Amino acid sequence: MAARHEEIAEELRRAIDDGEYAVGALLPAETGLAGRYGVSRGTVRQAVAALTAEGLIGSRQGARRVVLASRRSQSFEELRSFAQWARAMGRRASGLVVARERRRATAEDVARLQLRDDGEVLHVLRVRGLDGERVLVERTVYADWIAPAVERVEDDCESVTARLYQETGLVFAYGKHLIDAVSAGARDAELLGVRRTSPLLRVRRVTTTAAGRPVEWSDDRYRPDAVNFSVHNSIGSNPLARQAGPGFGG
Amino acid sequence: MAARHEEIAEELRRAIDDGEYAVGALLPAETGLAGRYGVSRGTVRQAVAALTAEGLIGSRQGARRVVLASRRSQSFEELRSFAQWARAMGRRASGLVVARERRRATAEDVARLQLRDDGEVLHVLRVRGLDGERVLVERTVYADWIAPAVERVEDDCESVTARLYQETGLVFAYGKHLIDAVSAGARDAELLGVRRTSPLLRVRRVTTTAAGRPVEWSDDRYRPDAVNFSVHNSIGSNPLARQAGPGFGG
DNA sequence: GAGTGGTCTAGACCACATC
DNA sequence: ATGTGGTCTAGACCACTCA
Repeated sequence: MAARHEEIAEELRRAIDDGEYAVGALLPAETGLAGRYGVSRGTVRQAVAALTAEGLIGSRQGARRVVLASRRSQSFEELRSFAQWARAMGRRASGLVVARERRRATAEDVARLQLRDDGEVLHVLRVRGLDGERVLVERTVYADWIAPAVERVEDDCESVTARLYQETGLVFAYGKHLIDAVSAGARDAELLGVRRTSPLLRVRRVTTTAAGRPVEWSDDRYRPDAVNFSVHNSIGSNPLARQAGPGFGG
Repeated sequence: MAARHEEIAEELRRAIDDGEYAVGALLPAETGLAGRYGVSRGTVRQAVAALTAEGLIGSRQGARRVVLASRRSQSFEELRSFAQWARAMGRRASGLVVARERRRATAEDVARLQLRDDGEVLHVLRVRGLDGERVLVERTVYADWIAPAVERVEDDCESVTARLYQETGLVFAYGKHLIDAVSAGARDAELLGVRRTSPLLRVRRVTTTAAGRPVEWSDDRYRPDAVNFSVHNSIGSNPLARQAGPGFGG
């Protein structure tokens, strides 16, 4: 059972999506919402804080809250899992392992995955598609302790996330994403069916468990005509940070 | 005077940056922090909620909060203003207007800037540099009501944001950012000093006032070797959304 | 000046993690 | 069993917006 404040947040998102509160319109006052849902003002504030963080609504002291956007941001699971994202959009995800091998962990691997020693890591190169069209090349490095479970996953598995959860109960909880652009290399071009040197949107990411333990890091290259990313910002919440120079070290 | 919960959040960020709480370490319990700072538990929760939203710490019911990262995300002003961002990094920003002209608003402009009629908008093409190196081409369209103030800004103004604030009191409050990659066109290549067709990181954004009124929209193209973007995500907060296909309409 | 959001308190109960 | 974070309440005061 979801918490009451989550139910209220979900209810408000739905109302905004349905145009019940149009973009630019004012939301009811906190006390009004508290009365309508039969909860205290604090609970209503928890709900609207979530929508504010998502960039859906804005607030200023003394004035009613304003609806800023109607597009609802995706759940973390949908961002983390390519397959779940595709399903949520009503499209079919595919995936194919092109290469998979164990290698000695480099100093970089040890740092990013917070490994104790310089043992082995598992490298996996995957191509992923949307409705049969290839859109993403994924180069992932898994920590040693999860590698055996990853090796048991079939090569054409649609959702590695779902598989790992079934197998090990592992839940991905946090992620850091670093975004830039690169030229398609020979391998990228071949795997994605684009010309060499055509621009690709690159996302380098680290995913960790709820306890903060790194599970994997990955270099993902998207066809920019097929996929892009969006972020909402406000004075109160600013998830997007600009960085100068090569910056995957932090 | 900042609110007490903001002071506490700032204090905790500093402590994390200074390594007082290392990455992977546990934060003190809420009741402990409440006692130390002489506030109620609710106030402490407001403070740690901010750090959680920034991706600095993670939490799980029943367990102490974990420090996930030490890099603090930038303020909204630093994202919004190229000049303020550069200054915060100890680098020098420059800017130069290459072209500026009024044009009839297209249907696209009317939609994005929520204009009433199809009057005029102001197009500005700027090149921006870091320490003298050109890193960004900005193509901005300003709403008619702000255009006069923008036209009064000098061509080599370092911070347009600061200028507009001085002139009009205008504060940028919200932004939506859409990120993908493009090939450098002839104009881009010339202005940035890169080869034609080299990959550029593109950010299309809309900025609005605190009341939700759109001020400008812009197509910014960064040299990916000079600048990139980072985002922190978690199960509880997911600012980054992946989108399929061309998607600047929402 | 009335309404609204921002802040803070003091206390309560629950679910979950850890030992 | 104990400690911890997650949730919720009821009330208070202040700062700000807007008519």
